[in-house]
Amino acid sequence: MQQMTQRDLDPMDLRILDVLQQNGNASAAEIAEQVGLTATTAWRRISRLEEEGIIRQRVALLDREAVGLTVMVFATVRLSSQGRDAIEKFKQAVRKHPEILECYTMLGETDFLLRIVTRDIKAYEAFYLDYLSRFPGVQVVNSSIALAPIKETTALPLTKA
Amino acid sequence: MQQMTQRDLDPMDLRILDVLQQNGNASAAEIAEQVGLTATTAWRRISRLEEEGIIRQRVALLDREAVGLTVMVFATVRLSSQGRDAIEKFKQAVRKHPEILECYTMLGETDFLLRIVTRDIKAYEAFYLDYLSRFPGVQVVNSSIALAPIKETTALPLTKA
DNA sequence: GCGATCCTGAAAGAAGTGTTTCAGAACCGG
DNA sequence: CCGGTTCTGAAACACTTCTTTCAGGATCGC
Repeated sequence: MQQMTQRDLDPMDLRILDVLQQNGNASAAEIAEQVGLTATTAWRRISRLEEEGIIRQRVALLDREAVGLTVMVFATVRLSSQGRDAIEKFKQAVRKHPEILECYTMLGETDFLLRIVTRDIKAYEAFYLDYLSRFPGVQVVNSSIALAPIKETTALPLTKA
Repeated sequence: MQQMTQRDLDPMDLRILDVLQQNGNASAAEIAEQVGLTATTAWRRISRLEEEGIIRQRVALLDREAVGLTVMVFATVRLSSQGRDAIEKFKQAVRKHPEILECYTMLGETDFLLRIVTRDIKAYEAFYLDYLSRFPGVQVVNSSIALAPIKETTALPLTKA
């Protein structure tokens, strides 16, 4: 997370990143072997990618159901047409609540899209009534429950197919 | 990814998982120190959480913009009312395309929600025209572009606030 | 209250880790 | 061509890693 200069990643960098997207714990030596580099060179490239912030973070992904979070909701939010002030307060509220995993400003008929995760439907109801619907500036909320995931990955498409 | 028996995670497990959600590279010793356990015990718990599949995967998260993927779209899809056969083919098509990161069956007015990532808007247009709109059974697609992320995390809420 | 089981944690070890160093190869501008 | 810079990769390093072992403590059923 250092420089914002848009560097061009060569195909080798992309292959390294692709390995790391699948296995965040892969060691330099392991990656070197998979992409066909020497261990030192691979290591140097990896640290560079880290320094530049192209590799943002390494995380463990958990099984949502296994930790008891059975409900996942996508909610669209429309704010009432007020000053920018309300928007900033809305964002702060969003960031404060851990059950909101993601929130994006949207282009189109709705202002925001949120991905929310809770223990069960009762918990979502409570979250909706007590918090979300009362967030600063909120006018309309439209909640849709996500059922079975058909696909669910964090790996970005890096191969220029 | 071994047993599906819903085990009860005690507070200590949750704290371990929380550390790993933030830093997927944390070693057993490091975690032990952070949660207040002995290294051996922490290690044993971590391997158990891995065996049980509660820790699904360790990955590196990349900076989407930095790798040149500037466009992110949420698309809702409605299938034409056909047999289950079309649905299965639709799912296969979804899984085959790396620009689709996520896809969920939805409860409500739309059948599926997809998160799609592409190099630029032209690339999305191409993907939409050449593939998505032609996926088996697709009747209506509604694409909304996501702008600035207000919040973006993979960390599930584990503390029972 | 006792035996058997389970859980704990210190110690030990081999294997692997990231990182630096250094000599040589490759490359480039002029 | 030739001087200087950059890139490469083997070797070495100290350190950390995961993992097993083992003895002692705790726990449980009966």
